[in-house]
Amino acid sequence: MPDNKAKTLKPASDAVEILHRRLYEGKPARLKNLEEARANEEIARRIQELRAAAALTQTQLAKLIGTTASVICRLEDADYEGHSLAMLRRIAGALNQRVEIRFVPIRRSA
Amino acid sequence: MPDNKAKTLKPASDAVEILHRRLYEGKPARLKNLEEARANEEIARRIQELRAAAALTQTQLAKLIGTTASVICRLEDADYEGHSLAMLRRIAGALNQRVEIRFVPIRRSA
DNA sequence: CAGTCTATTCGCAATATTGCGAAAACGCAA
DNA sequence: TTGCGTTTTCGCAATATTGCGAATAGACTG
Repeated sequence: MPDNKAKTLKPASDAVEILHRRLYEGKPARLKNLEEARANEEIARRIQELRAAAALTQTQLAKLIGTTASVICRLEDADYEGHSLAMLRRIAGALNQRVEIRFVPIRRSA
Repeated sequence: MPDNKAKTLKPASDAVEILHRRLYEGKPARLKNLEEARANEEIARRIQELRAAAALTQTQLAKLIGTTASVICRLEDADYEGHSLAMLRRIAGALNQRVEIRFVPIRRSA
């Protein structure tokens, strides 16, 4: 590690405090929510795309994964914020896909 | 961490993968569960990797996202199956990452 | 050895997501 | 217009995930 500062015991928690401050000062909650909202919107659209590509109705897809059409509709709603990994996997499975999850670094332009 | 197998890397898993593919070929349900289990394991490991790379303890990361260490520990447990998109995003956000979700086609049968 | 930091496990309450039916709205074609 | 299939919205129960403290175990140091 390039950090040559003496590793005293206390500074660690202070650093966390600072990080915490930076996290929420540099990146306002509303901006974070915006990005999340857009991500959810994309998921919803993708589900609809895949279902359409498979030529299935909401009811048909619902039956494939053992639920009802209203649930599928909710998933395809761009404003829905409750996407879970479990549900995405069920959808993907029925559509012959798999869900890939990646953590990618955010490049924060200085 | 009593479970040290998380530290083993991929090399040996290829053979295991082949064996499992032979055993479970034609049995989608079980294969699917296996893949899910492995995916969860990978997520858990990834979270731990990212946290370690950020030089944070579970308690520190927990505070960053407004929760407790036991929750982080649970997320890093390879056997945990309750990963949610919401939580992954909170973790990612605190670690300066974003969660990317992709649906990728499964090529069934080999 | 004691002391400290870290990680892990357990239990239960609080919150979030899903299940599911019903009704209404939409699109389209006869 | 009607009829039919599809989609959307709503409400609530059922299930799943999270919050959180407390207790335990492990690693490391003096």
